[in-house]
This record gives sequence, structure tokens and C-alpha cells, in this order.
Amino acid sequence: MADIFLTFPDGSQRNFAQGITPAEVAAGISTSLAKKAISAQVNGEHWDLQWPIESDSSIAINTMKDEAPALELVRHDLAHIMARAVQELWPDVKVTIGPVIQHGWYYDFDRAEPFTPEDLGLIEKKMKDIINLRDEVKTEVWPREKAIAHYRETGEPYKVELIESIPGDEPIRMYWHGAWQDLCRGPHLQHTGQVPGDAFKLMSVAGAYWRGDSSRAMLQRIYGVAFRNKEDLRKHLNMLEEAAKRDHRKLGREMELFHMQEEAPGQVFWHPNGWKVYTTLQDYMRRMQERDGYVEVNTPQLVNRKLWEESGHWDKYQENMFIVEVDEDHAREKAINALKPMNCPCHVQVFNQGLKSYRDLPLRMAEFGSCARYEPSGALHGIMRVRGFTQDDGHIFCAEDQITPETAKFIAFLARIYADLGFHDWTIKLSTRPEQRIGSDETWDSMETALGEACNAAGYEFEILEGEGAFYGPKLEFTLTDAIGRNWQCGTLQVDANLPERLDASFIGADGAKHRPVMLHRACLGSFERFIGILIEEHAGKLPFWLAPRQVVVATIVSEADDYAREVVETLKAAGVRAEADLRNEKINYKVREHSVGKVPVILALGHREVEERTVTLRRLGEKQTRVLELDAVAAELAGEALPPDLR
RNA sequence: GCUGCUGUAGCUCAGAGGUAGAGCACUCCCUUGGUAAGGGAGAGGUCGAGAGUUCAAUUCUCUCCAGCAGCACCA
Repeated sequence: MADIFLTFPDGSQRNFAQGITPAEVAAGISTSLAKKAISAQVNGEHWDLQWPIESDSSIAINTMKDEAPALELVRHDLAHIMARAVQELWPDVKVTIGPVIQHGWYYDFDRAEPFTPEDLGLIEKKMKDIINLRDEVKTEVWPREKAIAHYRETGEPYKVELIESIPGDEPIRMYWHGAWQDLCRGPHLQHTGQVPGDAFKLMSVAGAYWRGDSSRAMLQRIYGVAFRNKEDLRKHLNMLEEAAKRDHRKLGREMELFHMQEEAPGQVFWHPNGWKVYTTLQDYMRRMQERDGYVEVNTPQLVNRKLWEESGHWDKYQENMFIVEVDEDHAREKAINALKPMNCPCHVQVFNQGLKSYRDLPLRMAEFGSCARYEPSGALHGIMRVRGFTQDDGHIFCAEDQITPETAKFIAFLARIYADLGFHDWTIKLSTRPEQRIGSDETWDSMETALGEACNAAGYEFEILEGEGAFYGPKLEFTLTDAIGRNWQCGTLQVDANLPERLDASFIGADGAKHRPVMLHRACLGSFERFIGILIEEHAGKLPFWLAPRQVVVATIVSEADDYAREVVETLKAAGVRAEADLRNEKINYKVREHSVGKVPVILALGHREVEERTVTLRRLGEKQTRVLELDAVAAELAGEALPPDLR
């Protein structure tokens, strides 16, 4: 048999018989490494210890110390161990797929009865038993026909379907965890005992469609999380608790920002506090847009179906539109209107009034447009995913050669706004032509190039999402990362030559002839509702001072301080600070607690001493120590903080 | 929309086939207290909506509505 050369991480090379496995290589180095080994990297590829190596390669043996492969294997083996546990408990259950996901894994099962929380406990216990058995993991490559026959025999129709969809040139690999067997591309651990038995937890069970297709069978998906050790699991569970504490639905209630009720599903009742956040943010956006050369418009909510037919929305999105029929006695026929699901067709109507010259371009038209979309009930989520919302929408009507500079300008605009709002970690994705599309390849080439050049011009890198663009044009998506590592796609910019065509927008060029403008659909926050939800969760309710609905509470310690408290409130209000007095007959402890829970950033406490000295004792949210300050000094300090970032 | 779970006082939740309970919040009284809950008393509910079974339903069954988790969706 021929020899092959293996190159080790330290650069050394040794020759081995062709077909040697990493397990044998590890055993040749030391017995302890052979025991500790979990997998290998062969030419950078994650490689099972049992897989033979057929040609000259680089090799590195992985142990539990190598985080990425270790987590991958632990989670992947747990998926198999869970499937085995389930089939041992309920032999009739059909297995399907069980991939590794962020923080853990899931496995989809077909079973007539639903899994209960008690079942999860049983499964978890059985999994621990299997881990303790330290059953060997084995693998073989099988001929396709044999594998299909095997699964027909054992009554696993989903596996048969999976094999049939594996491309013909790929091997069909079988794995065994003890006697239990599954189809799997691997790699896996050496034996089940390599999985840490105390670092995983089954989290939940939920429905999921077979192969993600809503027209196919609904399976039951069990989710688990897993780590390399108990401590990492504990940290993860703490993080989940932290996320639950930040839940904007809970904080929205506690801070009296908004509520929702079943008579208006997916729509927000903004309370005084929440509406203050909303209008403060909107005022800020309005000033920023004006500064960046936008004109602001406002267009109708309820628009006749004719316009939606012309724009193409009636055909494509009718199911998701709120349709309003007016059937008054005096009407000859029913008028059919729809609440606008977006603002662009209306903006084109504004554009179309009067002849436009090339000198009018680029025309940047903005609207805080209230839209309504009939979202599927299961999609609704607090104020993050709603049926009634307001976009910070804008459309830039421009000539083709203006796409790049206008896009670059928008990116700079958005960067400034995200920074002002405290988001410094965000990325750009460029979605390119999808399979189903209109327009020539040359047009797509130039539109995609224009967006890429704009990112470069603005000084930002971007990732390409192949085929993810809209049918009418490519788009940029701006995704920000929050304080606990979650991603939110907020901003967007889409190139559209289609809608100006459909709605017959035009301008007179320098050549005296009519031309079509291109529209850039763009938004920075997305919707106010969702963005405020993100802000609440980002800050765990502790909004930056300028956005906080109640910035200062002046809390009296003794009732003799009431008059002075009123004066302090008036002084602060005059300085532009949102302040209110708390004169209730309660102890200062009580007031501090209540307003801390309500996330008021500053509490000013007033007792006999402050009244006599005309001072205030200031306490910041989350800080234990207090400062005694002159009233005028406090007013000046807080007035500065109360200014929105663009006015500082 | 699909699967599963849930719906009892403003909030968080307990409860049982014979028309309901706690803590906090609320109102009043006492207390004027120095930085995350001072004490006492009181008031507050068509038990999500409708239908069915039953002598009797908030409790059991069905339908609907809404919410939660996930999936699908997100112009």
C-alpha cells in the first residue's frame, strides 16, 4: 500500500500507510491523546476519527479543548443520543433530521401524541443513561440501495426520502451509537461517554414542518442546548434569564409605555410615557432627514384598489392587506379600498404631480407613513411584529447615475443615526438577483455594482447574499447587534426601476426627452414600533436620558419640602427637562424603589436640608451613591443631557 | 396560517363539578420617615366569548377570540 505524508500543526511531517485513520494517528502519538481525541481537522475539514485519509494532508487532532469542533460534536452526538432515547422510550416514533444550531441542537420527530414537559424529563434521564453506557460510535459507508432498503424495512419513510435527495456522487454514511443507527454525514465522537452528561438541557418542544414546507407534515421538534461543561450551560441559562428580563412586553407594562388588547390585535395603544419616547425619536428623525435634504410628505391611509392594481400589490399581496368595502346607500357600487401596506405608490403619486425636470433630481421624499399589514396571527410579537405600524420611510427618485452617490449618502446618514442611538456594531448585506426576476442582466449588473460601489465609497464592507434580492432589484440590508448579541435587521435600501414604470413616473432630461427615474426605497429604523422595542431590550429599559419618558422624579422626604419640590420641577421643566414631583406620603425608600423599577434615570430627593440650602440630592438609576448639588447646577447639567444628540 | 401550551382582581399566580383565594398595586387611617417595599383597615372578579353535557359549569366537551413558544411568513 502506498504511503502518504501527513503534516502536523507544528509543521512536522511523517509518512503513513494510505487509508490510515486519525484515531490510529492519535494512538501512535500517545495513549492519552488517543483517549482524549474527539475528531480531527484534515486539510481544514472536520474529520471523524474513523474516516480513512487517502492522500497527503495536513492533520490536527481535536480534543475537548478545541471549542468549535467540540461544541459541534457534543451537540451533534446529543441529537443522535436524544433520537435514540426517544425511540427506546417510544419505538413507534419516526425519526427525521437533527442538526446542530446556535447553542445546541434540535431533532424533529413524527409521533401521533404530543410530547409533554414530563416526557422531556424522561428523555433527558434516558439520555444520561445512554451517555453513562459509553457506547461506541461506529460508521460505515453504504450503497444507496442498501440504505434505502434498510429504512424501508425499519419503517423510516423520512430517511428514505432524505437518501433519495442526496446527490448521486455523495456517499451514504451510516452511524451507530451503540445498537441504535442513523443516517448521518458525521463526524461524531468516539463513544457516547465523551458527551458531558451535566452540560445539556432539553428546552422545549414545538411544531415544525417537514423540510420547512408549510404544505407538508407537521413534526414535533425538541430543542436542546449543550456546552462543554456545566459552567457554560449555567452561563447560557443566565443569559436567557437576562433576555427575559429585558423583554419589551414586560418592560413596556412596568414602565407604562404601551399596552395591547385583543380588540386590536397587532396594534399598539401608546400610553403617555411610550408616546413621549416615540415622538422624541420621531422629532429627532425629522430633524435628521431635513438636514439630509429630504422633503416630508403625508399620504392617505385608505386608497382605492385601482392604485394597488396598478402598483402590482393587489396581485401579489392581497392576502396581507386590510381591505375595506364601503357600501353606502347612495353609492352606485361598492368602493373597494385597502389600507396602505406601504407608502411607495402614494409617493409616486406625489412625484407625478406636475412635470419634473432632471434638475429636481435626486428628489428625496420622506414620510412617517402609517401602514397596515394583515400579518399571520402566529407572526405577531409584542410591538416588534405588528399589523399597524409607522415606517421612517423614504423614496429617493433619481437618475441611474445617481444611485451610487445617493446610496453612499444614505449609508452615511444611517451610520450617524445608529451611532447617535447607541448602536456601533452593525453590518451591511447586499442581496443580489433572485431566480424569479424582471429586468435584463445588464440592468442587474449595473444596479448591483452601483450598490457595492456605494458601500465602498461610504467606507463600509458588505457581505453578499446571493439571490436574496427583490424581484425588481437588489437591496442593502443593515443589521445591528444588540447588547446581548442578538441581530436585528432594521435599515434597508432597495433599488427599484419597476414601480416608476408601472406607475408611469417620468422626468424631462437635459436632452429634452422623457426619462424614467429610479426609486430607492429606504428606511433607517424600519418601523418606530419595532425599533422602540429594540431600544427597550437593548437598554433593558434604561433608555438614554434624552429618550427617557420621565427623566427626573423629584421625591420629597418630608412634606415640608413639597413647595420646594414644585419649584424644582418648574426650574427643570424651564430648562427643558422632563420632570415630575412625587409628593406622596411614602418613605424615600419606597419612592426610590418604585421609580427605580420604573427606570427613571434621575431621582432628586428633597428633605429639610435641601430646602434650607436650596440644593438637591441626586441619585442616578443603578448607582448607590448620591451627590448633593446646587439646584441651578443640576438644572444646567441635566438640561445638557436632555438635548437630543443632534442638538448638542 | 400550522403544532403544542395558556387565558381566574390592574400585575404575578393558587384553586375546585355545588356560583372564588394570596401577594403586590389601589382607597382610607396611623406614620414625616434620608436612598430599592413602615403599620393597619377597606374596596375590587359575568373566572376570555359562545354553545353543549348536567339538578348544578368558572371547573367537563365543542367552536370561536386572544396570548406564549417554535415553524412557515415578513413587499
